Amino acid sequence: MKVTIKHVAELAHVHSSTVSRVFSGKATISEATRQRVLAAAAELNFHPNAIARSLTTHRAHVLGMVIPYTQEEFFLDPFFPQVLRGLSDVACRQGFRLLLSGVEDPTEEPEAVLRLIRSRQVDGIVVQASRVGVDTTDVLLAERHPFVLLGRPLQDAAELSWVEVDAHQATLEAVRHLIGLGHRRIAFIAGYPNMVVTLDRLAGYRQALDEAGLPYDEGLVAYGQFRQEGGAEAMRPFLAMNGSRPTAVFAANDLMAVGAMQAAAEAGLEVPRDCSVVGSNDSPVAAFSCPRLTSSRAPYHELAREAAQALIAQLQGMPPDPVKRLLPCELVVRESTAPPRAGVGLAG
Amino acid sequence: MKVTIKHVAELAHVHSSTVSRVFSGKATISEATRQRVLAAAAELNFHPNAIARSLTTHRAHVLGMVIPYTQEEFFLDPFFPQVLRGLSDVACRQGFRLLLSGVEDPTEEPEAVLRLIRSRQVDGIVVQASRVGVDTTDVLLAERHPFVLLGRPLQDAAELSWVEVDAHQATLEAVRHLIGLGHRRIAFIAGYPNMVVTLDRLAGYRQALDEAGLPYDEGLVAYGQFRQEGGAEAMRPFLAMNGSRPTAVFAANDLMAVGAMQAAAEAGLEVPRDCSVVGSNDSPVAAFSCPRLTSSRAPYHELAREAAQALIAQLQGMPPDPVKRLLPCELVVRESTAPPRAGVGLAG
DNA sequence: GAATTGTGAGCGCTCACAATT
DNA sequence: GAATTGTGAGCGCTCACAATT
Repeated sequence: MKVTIKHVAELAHVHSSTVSRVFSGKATISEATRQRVLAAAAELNFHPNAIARSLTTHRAHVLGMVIPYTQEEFFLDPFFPQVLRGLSDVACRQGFRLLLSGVEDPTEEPEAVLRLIRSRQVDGIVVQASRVGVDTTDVLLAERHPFVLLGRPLQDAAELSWVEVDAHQATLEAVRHLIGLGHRRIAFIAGYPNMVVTLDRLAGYRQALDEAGLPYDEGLVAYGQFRQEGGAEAMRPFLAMNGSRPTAVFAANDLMAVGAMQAAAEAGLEVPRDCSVVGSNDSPVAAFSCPRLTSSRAPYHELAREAAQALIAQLQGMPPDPVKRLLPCELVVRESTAPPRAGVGLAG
Repeated sequence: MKVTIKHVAELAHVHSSTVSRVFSGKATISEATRQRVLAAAAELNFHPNAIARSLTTHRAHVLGMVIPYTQEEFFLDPFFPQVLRGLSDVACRQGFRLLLSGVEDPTEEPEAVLRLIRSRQVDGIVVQASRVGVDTTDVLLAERHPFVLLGRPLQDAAELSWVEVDAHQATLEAVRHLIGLGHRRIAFIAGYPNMVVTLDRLAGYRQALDEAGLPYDEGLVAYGQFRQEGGAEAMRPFLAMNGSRPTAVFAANDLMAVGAMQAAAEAGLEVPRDCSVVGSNDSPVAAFSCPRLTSSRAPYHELAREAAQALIAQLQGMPPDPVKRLLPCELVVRESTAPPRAGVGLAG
C-alpha cells in the first residue's frame, strides 16, 4: 500500500540504505545512482516517513507548547497570536514544526507539559512560566528535557533558559509617565495576583512611586483577571473614592484599561480630562479605542522568536550557557493620558 | 538510557507485549499483572514512546494545519486565534494534538500541505481553501489523505468536506441593513480579489442591491488587503466622488472598516452622520472603536470546531457522507450606521 | 472454552561496519 | 586509499498467533 524505501530500492536496483542516503542527504552518493533513485521515487510517488525517521534518529524536529484553550483572554489579547507567530516564524525557518497540546484548565498545564515531552513527539518545549508556585522546571531539568521558559521563573536557577518581557521596566515607565504629568494618586489594575508578571509590575509600580516620594496605598491596587469587565469592576471602587479618587490608573492589559475607561464614562467622567488611563501590551484595541489608549508595547513576537531560537540552539547542542533575556517594552503615548485637572480627585 | 517497555517487562517479570497491553489498554490483563507492570513502570519512570507507537499503528493522533506566518493580518484579525482555539478545543478533548507548519509565503501553502501530510506526522489536515485557483484537493483526494477544507472550495465535489462562514448571507444582511436605513449608494471594500470569500461577498452585495432595485456600480468596489491602511486607501476615492459620494460602506473586515472611518475623519466627515460604515468578523476592535463599529460576527471558533469534528470523524471512519457546513453570521448593530442625511453624498 | 500471557515478525527508517570498485 | 554501495541490527512499540492456565 504505502510506498517505502524498499519499493524505491527495488525499482532503482539498489539497496534500501542507498535510498535512505539519498533522502537523508548525509552521505556521498554517485550522481548516477542519485538520479536513478530520485527517478524511481518520483515514479512511485515516494515520500519519506518522518515517524520512522524520528524513531531511529531520536529527533522529531518538532517544538511543543501547551495552550489552555478555554481561557478566552488568551485569545483576545495579542499575546497568544503573536507568540505563535514568533515561534512558527523561527521554528519553521529552521525546519521545525510546532505541536500544540491544549488543556481545558490552566491547572492541568504542568501535567500536559510533561506528557507532551515524555511522549517523544517533541524535541523540546516552550513552557509558560507565568504562575507563581506552579513549577515543572524541576522535573524537566531532572529528566533532561530541553525547554525554554516563556516568562521569568520566580526562582531562577543557573541552568534555566527563559525569555521575558520586562514588565517591571514597562510598569515603571508607565507610572513615571503619569507622575511626570502631575498625577499623585495612581491606581494599578493587575491581572491575577498569582502571576510572576504581577509581582514584577507591582515592583515597578512601587519603585515609580518611591522615586517620586509618593506613598504606596494598597487600596489603589486591584485585580481584573485581564478581562474588560474585570477592569471595569476594579475601577468602580476607585471612582467612588470621594475626595481621594485616583486621577490616573495603570492597567496590566488593554482590555482592562478599556473596561476602566468604560467605568469612568459610566460614572460621568471623561478620559483623560478627569482620569488618565494607561494600558499594557498595545493590542489593536489600543489604537482604536476612544480615546486612543496610551499603552506600553510588549514585544511578544520578538519574545517568541528568542524563545524558539534559544530552544533550537539547545537542541543542536550549541549554547554553553542558558539564555536569560529580558525584552524592553516601549510606552506608546496616545490620547488617554493628560495632566490632572486642578482640584480633581484629591480634595482640593 | 531511555526506559522502554523491555526494561519495565524485565522488572515486572513479564513479556514486553504484556507491558504494551497494559499501556495501550486494549487487551484483558489480570489485575495482579497490571499492578505489577504499573509499579515497575512507575519505579523506572517509564512513559510510552508515541513515535514508536505511531510507526506500528499508523496513527499519530495529530491534526495538521499550515499557517502563513508572515501575513500579519492573519494574526491581527480574530480569524486565526479563534480558529486555533476551536481546533485545539475539539482536537485535544478527543486525544488529538495540533501540528502547525509555517510557511513564509502563502503561495507555498499547497506544497507545505502536501509535505506535512505525506510526512505521516499528521493523520489528517485542515486546509485553508481561501484562494481561487490554488488547489491541493485533487492531490489530497487522489492520495487518499483525510482532510477538511476551511472555506468553501470554488468547485465543490461530492467527496469534499468543508466548513465555511456564510459570507454571502453576512454581506447580504449587512447591505440590507444599510439599504433599510435609506442608503442608495453603498460602497464595498473587499479584501483580495482572488479569494472565494470575496466572490461570495460580491454576490451577497449584488443581491442586496438587486432586491432594492439599486444599480451595481463597479466603481464602488475596492480592495483593501484586509489591512487598516488598505481600507483607508480604498475609501479615499469614494470620498472624492463629488455629487455621487457613497453614503455608506461595507468592509470585509473590521481593520479595513476602521481604516475607512479614519479616511472619512481625515476628509472632515463624521461617521455615521455623513457616512455609515459596517465591518466584518466583529473583532475586539469593533466594540472599542470610535464610533463603535457595526459588524457582522463570524463564528470562527465554531467553524474550527466543526472542522476538527468532521476531520476526526473521518479519521475514525465514521461518516458515510462528507460534511458541508455553512455557518450563519450575525449582524451586530452598533453606532457606526445611521440613516443618511438628506442631501449628503448624492447631489441633492 | 475463556481469560491471560508469551512469541516474534513487522512498522519504515538510519547507521556502523563490511565489501566492492 | 578514497569513494561508493551493500549488509543487517536496531529504534520502541503493536498485533496476530500460539501456548498456557
